[in-house]
Amino acid sequence: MTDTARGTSRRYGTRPTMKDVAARAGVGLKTVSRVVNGEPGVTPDTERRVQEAITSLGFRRNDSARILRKGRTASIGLVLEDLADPFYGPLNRAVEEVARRHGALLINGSSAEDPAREQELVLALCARRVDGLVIIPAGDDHRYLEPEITAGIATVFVDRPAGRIEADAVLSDNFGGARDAVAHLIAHGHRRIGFIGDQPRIHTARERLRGYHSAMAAAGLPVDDSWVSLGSTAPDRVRAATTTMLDAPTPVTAVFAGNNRVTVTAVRVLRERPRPVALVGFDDFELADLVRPAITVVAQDPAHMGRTAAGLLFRRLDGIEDPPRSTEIPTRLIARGSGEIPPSES
Amino acid sequence: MTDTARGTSRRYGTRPTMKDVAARAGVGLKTVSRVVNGEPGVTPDTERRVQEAITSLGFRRNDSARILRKGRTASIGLVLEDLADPFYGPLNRAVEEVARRHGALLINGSSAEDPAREQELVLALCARRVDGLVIIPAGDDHRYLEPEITAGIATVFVDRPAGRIEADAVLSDNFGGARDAVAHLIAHGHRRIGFIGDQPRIHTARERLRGYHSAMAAAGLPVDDSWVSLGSTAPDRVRAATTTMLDAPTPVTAVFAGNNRVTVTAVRVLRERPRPVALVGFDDFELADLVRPAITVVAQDPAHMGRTAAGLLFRRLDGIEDPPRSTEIPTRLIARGSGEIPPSES
DNA sequence: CCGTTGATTGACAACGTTGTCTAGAGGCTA
DNA sequence: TAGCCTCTAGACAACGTTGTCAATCAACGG
Repeated sequence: MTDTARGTSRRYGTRPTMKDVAARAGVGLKTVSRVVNGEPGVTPDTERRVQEAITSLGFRRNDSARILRKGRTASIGLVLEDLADPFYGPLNRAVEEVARRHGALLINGSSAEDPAREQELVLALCARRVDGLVIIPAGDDHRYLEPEITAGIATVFVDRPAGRIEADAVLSDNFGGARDAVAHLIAHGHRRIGFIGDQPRIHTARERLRGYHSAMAAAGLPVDDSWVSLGSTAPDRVRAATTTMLDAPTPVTAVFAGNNRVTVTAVRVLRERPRPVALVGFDDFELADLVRPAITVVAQDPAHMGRTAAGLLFRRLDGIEDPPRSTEIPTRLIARGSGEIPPSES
Repeated sequence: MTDTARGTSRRYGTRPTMKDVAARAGVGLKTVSRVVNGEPGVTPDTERRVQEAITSLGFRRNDSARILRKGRTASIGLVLEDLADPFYGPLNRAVEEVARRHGALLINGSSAEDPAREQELVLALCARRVDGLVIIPAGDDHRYLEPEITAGIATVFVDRPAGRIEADAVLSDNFGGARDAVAHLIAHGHRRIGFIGDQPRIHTARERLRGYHSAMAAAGLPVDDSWVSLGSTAPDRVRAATTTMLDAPTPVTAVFAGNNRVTVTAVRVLRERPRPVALVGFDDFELADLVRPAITVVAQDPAHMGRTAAGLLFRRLDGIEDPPRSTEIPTRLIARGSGEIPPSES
């Protein structure tokens, strides 16, 4: 009457096992296993009895035991930087979709751009014996993964390459995209162009910087040190950097923002300036077309990246043994107006 | 020479177990277990030998076996509608953060607003024996969860209540928020106000509709059938609905958009109209302040919801046995301009 | 009527870990 | 020195499932 009053007669917190089902149905353990897994070799009559016992006891197979026995967990891990960043939403979703089609569950977590936390999370996933890992790395040394990969955990890096180990990677064309963005500004008459990017330890930030320099050099334009600022994407930092390069002795007339968070802050800052300043951002974002002027961006395709990475992962899990390779996903310049603002006379 | 050439001498795809470590260190199985788990009762010398064996073999504890033995998985499941929806990003992140503080991993998946898929996902998580579940329900009948809850899986519903079972829930004040939104429009002179909402089978859509009617009734305003449209949030549907109510014989002069996706499409449609139309949207979104006119919204606090839900879940897991309760998170009207547009004469 | 075949079924070990219990070593007191 | 206590260490069972293998039985051909 105390804790068995919940409708069933089982003790609260205790679940029936196959043994209970077997006893209730008057059959052997293995027969229950066969029914639960839809294996052949069971008479319709026996199957019915077992099914009845299953439903009346509320039995649900314990996948922990199954996993232990079978060795495969039918789950993959996804480690990304921030679950709340809208850029990773479609990537996350795409990975989940592919996992689902392969009957696998997705375990994920945020590294918060902290290499130690990334490692902690990855190793926790390895201890769970996920079948594979999709990692957007925060750190730049992944040798700690070597024993895991040797032990058979398939691993694919996305957005940024692995550090100091050989592994599959799916990357955006950061260099080319940045070059296109800056070339677009140059084509509209700009000669003094600023670049505000993420921390230089992040691979994508370095590649985009390289693209910036490449485009400037290709046009024969000099680059003033004060036009380039790499660092945190916190609004304060970006605001300060933007203001500095707009108020410099040789002020920029256009800004290339190195990722979506930078772009958003840059839009706010530019909005407050007396004269219009051209802007191109890396990463597309919702409503970029509704802001006035509409924001010209270099769009990545995060869903495509996620699909590609997960696809590669499952090919590995199916036993394909090619050497690790790096896949590059193209970017696309979407001209919406903010990049076409001509330089205002200084 | 064929498959043992990866640096270590173990077979590829096979991992060392505690037994291997014990053999290598010349100690018993249980001693290894003690070292791995930091339990007392091991001399420093023995511990050193075991540690050495662990690192040289690349041993990593198999949590599947541990889970099977201990009964607790140290993981919780999160089922939401769409991992890519920016509204759920901060909620997801907040749940993860709380889980992390409790040493638990997060397994998650999208229901795609499909009740069958929700159930499939939830039951898969139960089979994994997650300790608890945070569910943003797609369906309206959760009796299938009863045996699981009885068996001890803590469950908290977020954003929408559970259907046909008693369970904890964390909800926004959808009714109050909607009422405030519509009252705001009324206060700025509007008498013919349209409501474009989500599918009526979704609880939040119904609550917001109720808020709409309540505000209209409180102001003594009649509501024409053609002013209310519930259905899919697909852009085409929303576009058609908006256009219809703006071109009706008694056209609306203001629109209340029932959620973030509706708002975005509504902004695009209104932008194309010759005369300005007032707009208030449910859900805040990034850049709402940068669009012109800036969008007035009723903001929910998804991170707060996630934190609250996860906190409640872990309290349950700590053994608190109060009866299920429903927590309401307040909403906040953020006036930015689009709601203050006066009605244009018709 | 008997041996053979095929289908159905269950006993048992194993997956890798942790909880329980006992053995043994060593130190202390009487 | 006997007796007792503490501390370290390991043997063993158990968690719930699945793979292997052997047993049983009905049907069938000769």
